Amino acid sequence: MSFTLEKKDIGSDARAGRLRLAHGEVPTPIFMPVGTVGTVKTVFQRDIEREIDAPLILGNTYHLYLRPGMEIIEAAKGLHDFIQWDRPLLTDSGGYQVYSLSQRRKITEKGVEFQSHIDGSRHFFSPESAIDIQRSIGADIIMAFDECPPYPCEKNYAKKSMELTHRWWKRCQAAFEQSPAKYGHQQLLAPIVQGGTYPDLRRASAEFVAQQGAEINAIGGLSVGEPHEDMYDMTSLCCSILPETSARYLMGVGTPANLLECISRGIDMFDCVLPTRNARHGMVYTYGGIINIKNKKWEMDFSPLDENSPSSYSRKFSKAYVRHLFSAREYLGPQITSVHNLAFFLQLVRDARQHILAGDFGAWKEETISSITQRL
RNA sequence: GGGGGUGCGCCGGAGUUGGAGAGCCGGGGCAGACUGUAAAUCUGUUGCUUUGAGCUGAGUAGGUUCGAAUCCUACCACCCCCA
Repeated sequence: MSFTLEKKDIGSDARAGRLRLAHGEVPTPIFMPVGTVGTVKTVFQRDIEREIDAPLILGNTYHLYLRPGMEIIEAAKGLHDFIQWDRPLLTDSGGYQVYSLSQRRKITEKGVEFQSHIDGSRHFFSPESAIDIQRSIGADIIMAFDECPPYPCEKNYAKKSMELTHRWWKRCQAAFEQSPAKYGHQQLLAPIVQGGTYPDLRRASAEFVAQQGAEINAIGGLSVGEPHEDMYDMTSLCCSILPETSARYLMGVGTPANLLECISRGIDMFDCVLPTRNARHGMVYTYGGIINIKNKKWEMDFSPLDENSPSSYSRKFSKAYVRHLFSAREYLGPQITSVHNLAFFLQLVRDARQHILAGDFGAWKEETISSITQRL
């Protein structure tokens, strides 16, 4: 259970590395598909392996706790067995739901009282319970319970929130050390840098996290609506402080261009709902640019969705057919585009890794960003 | 062949019993948004034009009236009944 730095880029802060986890190895930089409730929406586990080749996917503590609940997850002997996924898993702690369900929760020093978005019932999450639940889920990597503040955010609040996240980290760490793993494999716990878009707070938080000696350090609270430049500046700042010898995980990011920019700033791990959510809404990412497959102009285009895709579905099915599936609201449409987008994101980080190892990452990044951000 | 009924938006529905319609609801179409998933969702738009405004519009063509989607005549289309 460790992170190994394999190569540092010369012209940027990009790195190539390798995570060794209980269920396998993960080359970095890596993008992790999000599977909130025990499924990467619309995608078979088989396709995550064969068509997308993602080594690591996410689950969510808050959502899995509410449904199916820990009694069922434990009876299934953890999430790996329950969903039939034998590669590495990471669970988010529910910290993001502190942000996204802000209308339905109350934060105190002790923890967060949530009202379930499903039935309105009240539930209490603390750093200790978040760890306990994540022990029951059994992911290879588990996350600290944090508060993800909104943007914009008053500095005074951002500071108090950051300090609370730091105190909660200590409680998460203690709870983690005192609780054994439940399924015979080791888990890693990752702390999270907060601090909003305030450089001095980010610096303080990154310094705090840097001292914790974790194998993986996360950066949270970004990509919540702030300008891209702020996100990049905060990422650079955090990476300059977090230890080189640990993996750096930028939570919730991002677009393909965001990935490349943040890789060049020293990030090793990403997760984001964008490729899957946008896939369900008809947006298709390719090396040639972005396609809105619902647009009329694809109606009679019988060329493959993306002839260069790692996904066999994208090489086989035409744009006209996928557009038809979306027009008819057939489930197969979002299934094809979800596999496609994830395959593209994974190809993008594999290519980034190859160019870091080859030593020409900088030039490749610039060229790639200009082509992938075009609208087709 | 005779009798009755109904006709306006891309489609369906509501409404208009002579007094201001570019005009309600739903669907469809077209486009946009989406960043640790309350999202297979949400938003905008959907007669024409030279768009801070104007024009045309209630099956078609006439008529009555200060004023017609509404009343009258003819024709057309569709539906029902009789033969």
